[in-house]
Amino acid sequence: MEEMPKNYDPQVAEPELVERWMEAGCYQRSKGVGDRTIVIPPPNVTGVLHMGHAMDDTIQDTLTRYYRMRGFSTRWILGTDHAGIATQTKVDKKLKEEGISRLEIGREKFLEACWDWRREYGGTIVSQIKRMGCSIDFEDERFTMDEDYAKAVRKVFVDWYHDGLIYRGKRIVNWCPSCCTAISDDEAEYHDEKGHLWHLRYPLTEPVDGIEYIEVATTRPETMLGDTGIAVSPQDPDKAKFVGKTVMLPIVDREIPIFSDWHVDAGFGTGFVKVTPAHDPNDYAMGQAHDLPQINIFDEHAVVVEGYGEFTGMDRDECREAVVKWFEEHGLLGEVEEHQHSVMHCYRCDSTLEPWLSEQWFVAVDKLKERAIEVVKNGDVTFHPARWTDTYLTWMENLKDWCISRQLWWGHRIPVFHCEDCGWEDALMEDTDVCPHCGGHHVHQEEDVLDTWFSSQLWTFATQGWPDHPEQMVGHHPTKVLVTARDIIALWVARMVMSSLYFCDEIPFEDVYIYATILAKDGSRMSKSKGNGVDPMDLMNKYGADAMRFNLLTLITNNQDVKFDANIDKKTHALIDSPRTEQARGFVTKIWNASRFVQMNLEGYEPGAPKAETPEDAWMLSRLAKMVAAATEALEKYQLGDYARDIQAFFWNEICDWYIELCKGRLLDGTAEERLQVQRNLVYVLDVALRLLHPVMPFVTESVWDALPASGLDAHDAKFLMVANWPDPEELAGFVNDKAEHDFELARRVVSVVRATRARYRLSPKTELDVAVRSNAEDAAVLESQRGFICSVGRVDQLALGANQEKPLGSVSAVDGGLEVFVVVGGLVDLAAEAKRLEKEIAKAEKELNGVTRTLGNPGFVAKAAPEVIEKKRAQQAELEQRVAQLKAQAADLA
RNA sequence: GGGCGAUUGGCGCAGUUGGUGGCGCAGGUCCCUUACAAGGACAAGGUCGGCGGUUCGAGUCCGUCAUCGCCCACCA
Repeated sequence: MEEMPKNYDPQVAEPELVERWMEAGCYQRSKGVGDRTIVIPPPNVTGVLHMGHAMDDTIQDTLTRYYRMRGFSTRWILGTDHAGIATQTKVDKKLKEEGISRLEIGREKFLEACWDWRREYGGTIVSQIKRMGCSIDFEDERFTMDEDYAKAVRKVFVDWYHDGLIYRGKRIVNWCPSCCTAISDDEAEYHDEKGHLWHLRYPLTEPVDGIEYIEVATTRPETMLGDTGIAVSPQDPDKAKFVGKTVMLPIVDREIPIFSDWHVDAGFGTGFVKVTPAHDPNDYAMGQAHDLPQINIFDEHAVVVEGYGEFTGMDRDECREAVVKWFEEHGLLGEVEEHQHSVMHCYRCDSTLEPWLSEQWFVAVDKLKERAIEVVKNGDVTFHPARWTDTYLTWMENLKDWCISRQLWWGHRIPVFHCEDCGWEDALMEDTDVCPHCGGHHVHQEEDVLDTWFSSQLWTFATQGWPDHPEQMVGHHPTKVLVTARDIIALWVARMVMSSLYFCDEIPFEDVYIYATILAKDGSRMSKSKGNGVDPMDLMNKYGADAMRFNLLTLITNNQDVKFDANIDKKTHALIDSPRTEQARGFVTKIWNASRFVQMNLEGYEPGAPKAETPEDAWMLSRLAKMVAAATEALEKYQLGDYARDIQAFFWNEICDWYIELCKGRLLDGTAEERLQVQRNLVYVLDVALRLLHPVMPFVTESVWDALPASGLDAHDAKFLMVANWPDPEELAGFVNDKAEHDFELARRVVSVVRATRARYRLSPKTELDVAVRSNAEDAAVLESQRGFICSVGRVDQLALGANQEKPLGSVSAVDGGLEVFVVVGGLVDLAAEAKRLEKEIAKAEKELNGVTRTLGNPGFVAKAAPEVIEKKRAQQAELEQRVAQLKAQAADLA
């Protein structure tokens, strides 16, 4: 067997392995019993990998690799999302740089440009995901604009249209004048901004009690052009006399009524609210209730429309200034207050959104949400961590109809056709030029496209053959788990549940795993504008994919946010370092080195069953069996952080620090049989550990496994570790041996005491020491059986054991778990220091003992506590009593 | 305004059904012991944000306050 290189280089090994795995077809659906399909939350085609993806994909790949090894039919379905607004914005920008306007070239040409763009950049994120080692079915990539997918989207629209779930209506929508499209409430972002509250005076048509004008307060004076009413609070007695009167709206000379409405808060502003039904959601509602006209003063670019004289043609900001100036010049401007308020912004281009009255398409959600609530309440769909259930349910219960039309070109065009001649309208699966009703040739399709979430809501089933090949879905839908970020629980998760229930009559996934948001080191959100984002590619290039993946999993706790400890160059935004990822790389190296050591000592090795020949073997195999059970359970419960942290501690602190060290004796000086058995044990332990580690660190484990011979677990049953079997907790259960673990602990304590004494007296690790241990006969027998271990690891020359051991001359002592350990340090004993140390230990033990005694002396405790707890306390008390006695005796001895 | 999360040694974090607290890093001492100094051994460091309550017993459950963060809603 070829010797493993001294150093492991992830930058070479990782890309190589990706190629080998893919060539061997390991990424495609694995055959197995039971199905665990996962669909990737489709990243935007415009995107590059960010830390959120890295976390998301690490979790999914860890689960996928685990499922595959467990023997489930496993497939991770890849795809990207066309991301309507995001893509259109980018293509627009690119064309603009080339001096081309979208409107000049028209819809067809623009869409071509989008497809070109997609072909050029869409592969970036896919290749980055590949670099991470994600075992995705790359040979079958889906895109939300693919022909099949588009058909599924169209069918959903057409069916819902015919089932009466889709309707058209005039609504106030959040309009982005820059993107020229409606933005859903969920896509809008609020920012607090400093603004003003302008008091404007509107003259009353007839004076009321000698008052000639009323004063309204507004943050948006420009919208006064569209005012059609004035509202006051019904709970405002001072204003009652104005109700029913009218004011003459300045500039436009429109007579508008004053009325009362519950929307108005008497305490805010002046108590008079200008009502602009076409430009404010609340005003719209009031307008409906009081039958006010809706006057739209802006066009789609938020420019004032015809009919407003000097104001026509101005944009929002110009108009605001001009209106304020006009009021000022006419003596109608009152107070101007500073006012902080939140303003909606487009989540893509950050423009201020304009509430705008327009014709839009909607999905009526009332019929959909009931079942979607039910399946979560009854546990068919389970959130992990469970607290997200409430987020989902709250959102669902407050759900309003969903505005699905977007005034974009890039996306799924709404398949509704109208006939200009006879007024016919229908949603169709096939395009048509001819009216099926009157035969006319003036048929037009809707210009708008669908909200991107409308198409991504079908993701679990439209990627799997629906609607034309339902047979492909059989056994693979519902999918096992959806792994995603919390901010799209409403946007995406909830809608997937609704549409899947409607069209497939089943849930889309059994589990929803919501991972923590990754924040920058200082706790702020990573964002492009701040330049504080960490690029996963930088992490992988510096530390390797395994290290990044492992670190990400260890970050997972019950927290909803995690701070990522990377230092970023302020100017270039390049990664300087990430200490925790570096630590994770240290673990990769540790795995490599431990394996290399074993591999270097395999001369004469023949595969064979592991066997507990020595106490340390029994201990190790028992611990291993428990680790297999724990790792399996953690992964099944989506406790990925525990899985990663526990397996690391096990590998490092137990396998490396103790077991391998303990095997060195037999390996280097043992008999041929001893050597062979210890080789078998080591290869086996390593093999199992590598299998447990593989899901999170696929590369280094595969590289090492490749270099190691078959263990007794099963003949290297597969070409690759990634398709080898997950260790079966049941099969290993036979190794569980609590007695062995206890006995080993006892010996380990003696060694620790010797080491501590050595450190205290600055004795070289090389000098062998004489040690005596006084204990009960049972423990003495246990220690006797581990004499070899204690002597070799503790560097002990003479080891005296027994119940009646005398304290040797020139020794210092320690008490640990009933054992009294005496270490001979010759003439070096520092009596004063030892006395002081013992005093401290006695005080500590007595304090503990007092606590326990007090508890046991409490009648309430003895009466009410669980028997096993009392039993435990009694044992503690006995042990502490013994400890105090022993320590006191030792102190007396010293004097 | 509503909801959620966080507050534990210098820093970053664990702590599952209540039984007096762990890990990693940094810092300290010692060791380049032939897998690994990207390592090993050892030691030190905390009245678990404040107050109140339930309980024999609270980091853990309840209430309340404070600070920080996130989400949702609203803000003429």
